[in-house]
Parts: sequence; structure tokens; C-alpha cells
Amino acid sequence: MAANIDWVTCAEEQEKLITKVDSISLNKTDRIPNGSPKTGIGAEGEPEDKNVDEAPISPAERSLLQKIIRKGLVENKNDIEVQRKDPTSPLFSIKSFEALHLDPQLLKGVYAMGFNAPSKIQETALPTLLANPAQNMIAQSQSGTGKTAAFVLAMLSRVDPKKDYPQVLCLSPTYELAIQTGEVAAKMAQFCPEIKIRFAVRGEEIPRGTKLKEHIIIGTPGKVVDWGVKYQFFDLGKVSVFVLDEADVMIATQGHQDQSFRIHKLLPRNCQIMFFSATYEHDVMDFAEGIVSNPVIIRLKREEESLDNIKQYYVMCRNLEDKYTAISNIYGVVTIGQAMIFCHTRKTASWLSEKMSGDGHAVALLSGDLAIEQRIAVLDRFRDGKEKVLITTNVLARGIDVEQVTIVVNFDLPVDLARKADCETYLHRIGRTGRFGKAGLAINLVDGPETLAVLKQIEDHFGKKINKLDAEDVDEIEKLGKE
DNA sequence: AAAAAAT
Repeated sequence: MAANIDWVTCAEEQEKLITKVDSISLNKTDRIPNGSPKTGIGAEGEPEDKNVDEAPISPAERSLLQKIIRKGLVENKNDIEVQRKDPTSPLFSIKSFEALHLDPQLLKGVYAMGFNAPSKIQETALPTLLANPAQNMIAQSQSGTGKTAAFVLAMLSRVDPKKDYPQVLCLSPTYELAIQTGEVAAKMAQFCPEIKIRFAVRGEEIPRGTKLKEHIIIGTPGKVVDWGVKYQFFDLGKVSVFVLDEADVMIATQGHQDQSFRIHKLLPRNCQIMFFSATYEHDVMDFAEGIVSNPVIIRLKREEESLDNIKQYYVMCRNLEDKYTAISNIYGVVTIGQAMIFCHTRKTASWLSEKMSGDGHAVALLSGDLAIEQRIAVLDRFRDGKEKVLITTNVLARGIDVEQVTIVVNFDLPVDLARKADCETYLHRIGRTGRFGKAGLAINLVDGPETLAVLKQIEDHFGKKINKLDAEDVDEIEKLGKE
């Protein structure tokens, strides 16, 4: 990906210039074919931006601008990389939500959620996502940097409530994530009662022949294929915005991939595509670029930064029994905050949960084995802090946002089918803690030479040393837990 | 291996 990229070094002046240039390009209706800029940025009938006349571009600025455009690439002081194949697309960032010219009711919802100013990823992603003509985007930024709010805001502002059919489709890899996204959307749209949202997930049943009237569908792949492809409860050909959350798993893992493609195939040619994830393996990013036509690619730089506020350790064990002893020792201290314990299989997760419960440790369990009602109940209890320790599988590795999670324990290290380290999942798992810049603690249980090798692979991948911790040294763990 | 679809 990074090949033939030549960075334009960033200066404060450059950013000012970009802002200036953008205000010009956005108000230039002649760059939009057939006139008529739509609602949102540069709304029709709005007076020309005063900046345009007051601050024309100097020759020096123009040459710098041309350089930027030629490279199709901008680096700004927020550590955001922007890469564009189409140099004529607008390019700018915003510093306040007002600058987006949102519907006032929607803006009210944004503020009601406690968002005062856009996060880094939002500053750059939102103007592009809301610009007309619509542009496709592949965005990468770490856990807890405001990705969900970014695309939810884009989804909501793209809805035309007067049209009573689904116009926006958002796919998530798991039930829990779809619900969480829907909750964010509902909250943000709390002052926009005309916007209707529908979940297409397990447990939702509707009679044959139904035609959905909700504007936004948020769902998981299987159900969306059922509703959109098999039974045609809504017309995928009328969807104008398609969001893939955790896009890398959605397009690259067996099962999700087929379903995502079946849906993608039926979308209209001019549908705006948005890919969001914290991680894209190199190949997957190439693949994604093949799927999304002419995307604006933005990424929050230096993914290892997200690991800076998370302390990582490992405990050397000889076998399963050792691991159990270690987890029991850790248990005593993790309850200071909340903890998530990740296992490789549902079976291990339920075994561990039963064994710990049997030994008097209060733990909760969430995996795909559970009935959907159970999953809701368990996650609710965990969110409310009624459960301190949650044993789970990769189902909750991604995206789940529980603020009080201070410790992540990898009872089993994340590995792929070839038993190689799954670094993306590792990053996502430990990203459950240390959210929004808070400190976090990750403890990995290693039970032999194979898993030690996996740990090494993870260390190498992120270039971070993972220090050893003595399982018997409860005091040490306790100290860490309290920090 | 997990997830996601019912069956």
C-alpha cells in the first residue's frame, strides 16, 4: 500500500491552505456536474463563503496545492493520512460539527450525546462522507476513536425521510455490534423522529411479502441476505449508502465474505460505499480497494499508538491446569474494574465459565452458543457493571464498547486456522480496554512452546515487548490492576 | 475456530 507514496510534509500553513482551498472548491458549483449541490455541505442557496473573495490563492499556494493534488495525498497534523485516486474530489477537514451544515435536529442529537468537537477521524472523514457528489471511503482508525459515530452521522444525514423505503444499509459482523450501532444511531437521531431504523438480525421475523418502510437497515449478513436477496423485503437496488463496519472481517473471512458480496452485487452502481475498521491486513486493504471504486482512503497513523496506553504481559504456564491457576489468581484482582477473558472456542469458554463458577468466582459467559435473549441479557448486565468478569470468544473481540473494562485476559491467544498469530484480532481484543485514551492492562496466558511462538509473532508484528509476569506473583498483578 | 441463517 505504502509503495510509491511520497509524503507531502505537513505544516500549519498547509492545513490552512487546504481549509481555504476547500471552502473555494466546495462553493464552486461548476465542479459538480449538472449543478445543484444537494443538502449538506455547500447547500444550495447558501451565500458564497466570504473567505473566497477575501483570500484568493496565491501562486505559491497554488503550486503547493497542485503538488498535493498530484500526490493525491495529504498528511495533516492530526496524524491522519488521506489518499485519493481522484484528485478532483474535495479535500478538507472540519473543526466543528457546525461546519458540516447538518440538519439542526441532527446536530442537536450529536451534542446531546456529549460530542462537543469532532474526533480526529471525524474531522477528516465526515466532510468527505457528506460531500456531493457522494464519494466512497475506506477508513481505518483504532478502537475508540469515534468511527461508529462518524459513519452513523453520515448514515443519518444521507436519509431522505420523505422516501419510505430503505436507503441506508449497514452491515456488522455480529449481533451485538449491530445492536450497539443501532443504539448509537437511535440516540443521535433522537430529535429526528421521522427517521426510522430497522434491525435485520437474528430473532427479527417478518411475514413474507412485507415491504420495509424504514429508512435505515442495520444488520448482520445472514439476515440481510434473507431480507434483501432471498425474500426482497426491501430493494437493494434503491440503497444509496452502504456501510461495512469491521470491513476487513466482512470481506476477508469465510462465510461473511460470500454474504457481503451477494449483497454488494445488488447495490446500484452509484451507491456510496463506506468501509470502516481498526485493522486492515495488507492483502485485505488491496482487496478492499478492488471492491470499492475510486475510494478516498483515510487512516489514523501509527496503529501502535493504540497500544501505548495498554500494558501488556504474559504468564508462562505449562498446561491447561496452570492456566486455570493463573486465571484464578488474576481473578482476585481483576474485579477492581471489569475484565474480559477471551477463549479460542465456545467449548473452552463454557468450560472455563463453569469451572470458575464452581470455584466460587462470579463470572458471566457470552458466546454464540447462547440464545439471543441470553446474549442480550448478559451483555446488558456486563454494561451495567452487574457482572465484573466476562468470559467470551471472538464474538466480542471487536467493537464492543464497555468503558469500565480495565483488563483483557487472553486465556487463549488469538490464532488463525493455520495456528499462526492473528494480530488483527489481538489488537481488537486488547482494544476493548484502554478506550478513549484510558490506561488498560492485557494479560496473555502462554501454555507451551507453540503459544510462546505465537506471542513472539505478536511482539514482532507490533514491535512491542510483552513482559513476563509470574503467575504466583499476585501482588504484582494487583499493583498493575490498581494503576 | 467463530460468526452468521434456518433447518
